[in-house]
Amino acid sequence: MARDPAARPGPRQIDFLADCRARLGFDLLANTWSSVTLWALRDGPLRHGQLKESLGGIRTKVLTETLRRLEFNGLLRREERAGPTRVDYELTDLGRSLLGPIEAVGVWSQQYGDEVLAAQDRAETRAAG
Amino acid sequence: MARDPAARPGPRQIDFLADCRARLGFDLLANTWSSVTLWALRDGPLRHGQLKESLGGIRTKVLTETLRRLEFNGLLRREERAGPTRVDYELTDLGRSLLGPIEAVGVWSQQYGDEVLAAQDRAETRAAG
DNA sequence: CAGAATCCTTTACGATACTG
DNA sequence: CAGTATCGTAAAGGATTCTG
Repeated sequence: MARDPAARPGPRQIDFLADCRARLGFDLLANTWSSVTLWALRDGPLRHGQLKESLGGIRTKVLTETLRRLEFNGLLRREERAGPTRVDYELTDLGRSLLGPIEAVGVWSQQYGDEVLAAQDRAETRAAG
Repeated sequence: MARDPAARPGPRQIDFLADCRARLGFDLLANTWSSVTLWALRDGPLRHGQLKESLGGIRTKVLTETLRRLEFNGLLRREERAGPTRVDYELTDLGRSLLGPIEAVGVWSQQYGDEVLAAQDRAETRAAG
């Protein structure tokens, strides 16, 4: 989504529904690995292999796709350093500016994650019982 | 993702990579309509038709799926009110607690959305030219 | 090491038609 | 009004193999 050039111009506060621009960030993060990948790079550049290790179960192909997409959107930079087969990925300023919102979701998850799981259990019990 | 019962127990600060629980929120929001749907309900209950109108191009089926998923995860509540074929959807406390992080992403989008679009243009120009 | 290539499965999303 | 049913497409993700 997030396409509507003729969106209403006057946002009083934040109106996601009148200003599709406000949905752009969600589109950027609306897949399994984007947020975590950005987060993994918060302390500095990492290489493909290091990222793969940090991110757990991610597959080579999926990691490459994720990195390409994040690069396309200006959130990180791919840099071939000296030495053979040595490639670093690092956040751009734009990517770094997203760490705050990402952290907000992460903090929420840690605070309320148990409640979500409990709700899921309740829903499943209700459906099964 | 976000499944790993044997995750390391000692999170110093916020370590998404050592604590998969912290990724739960991203999983909840990792689709096109979840965030916007929750946001649309911030001012109070809405009915199916009202939501559909608010959310723009969403299809009946997709809206129903989105609502079911959000309900399953305890973020909103489906309530059949008095009167025939009258159903309200309203945020739970848990769902309401997610409005903050959602807003953080929305604010970021409004601040930096243009930069993302510019980066996309640059990437496309570089690829085409 | 950093990936590209290939194949497969699942899921999301969209479009249309129909119903209690 | 609030869906359900069905069909189709596309994208995401996973698994495996191969390469400069």
